[in-house]
Amino acid sequence: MPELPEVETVVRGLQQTIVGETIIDLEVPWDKALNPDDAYDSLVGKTIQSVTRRAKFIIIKLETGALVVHLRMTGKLTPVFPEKWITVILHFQSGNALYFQDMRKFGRMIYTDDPADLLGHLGPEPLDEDFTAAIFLKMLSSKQRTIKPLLLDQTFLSGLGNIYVDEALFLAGIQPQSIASAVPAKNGVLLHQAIQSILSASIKAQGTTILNFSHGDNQSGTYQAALQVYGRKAQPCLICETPIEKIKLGQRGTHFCPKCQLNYN
DNA sequence: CGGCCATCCTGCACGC
DNA sequence: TGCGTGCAGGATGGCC
Repeated sequence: MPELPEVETVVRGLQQTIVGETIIDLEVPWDKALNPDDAYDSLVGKTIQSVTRRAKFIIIKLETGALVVHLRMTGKLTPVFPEKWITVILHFQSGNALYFQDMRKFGRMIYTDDPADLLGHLGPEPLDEDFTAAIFLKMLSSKQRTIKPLLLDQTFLSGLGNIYVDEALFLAGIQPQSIASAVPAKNGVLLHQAIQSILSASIKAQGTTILNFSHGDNQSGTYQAALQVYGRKAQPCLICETPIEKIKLGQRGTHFCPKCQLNYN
């Protein structure tokens, strides 16, 4: 389940493997992942200039335009031929290839002349220097929304997914059902700090790997060992030993400690 | 504005 | 053993 740290890990890998490659052909076994009619002429013959990340989007910049990729739940980009679930293949002049593998087929690739058109709706990057605690407090104070779905809203803050939101709210001592504007400044600052420290630590650990697939999973992260609440339903809280609760919130499985995390509303 | 729902997909865990 | 049911979830779009 790629979130920001997993996508960052993938991007760093691709920077080493596909920059400078020239696309000579395109195969699209699953045409919902990439519209081949739109993309073929835009991609073939072009050389990859750079690979960067914005939130959970991967931007593969070409001489003109870019291929913007979202892995969603189970997408992977790999130069190693995967046995199953291939949705798109980019063939390079060198003889190498890049495979888009996606078991659940939610992942998408879109060619665009200007990536900003596709990424303009995104909220701040949580690890950006400009994303300060003061700005975050102001953002929270203006929202009457439940805090967990708010943190998952990519237009509010970009890059967080279900796992890291649960983890960050635990570290900040805030129950996921809390109303954003009611969270005390002290806990808001803790939340800002928790988001940044969790993401940084997870990038260092090369992300979190919850599910292991038998095929081609050669880039597992190790951050799952550091998870405090996610996936720990009914297990003792690591601070107070109260059983971790799991509820449904905004259609998402949500884990929290009912004692260490307070409900503000 | 905010919340809720369905949708897209497949594999896997669970209960009977 | 095997079958059916439900769950997992990122993002979008529709509805109230």
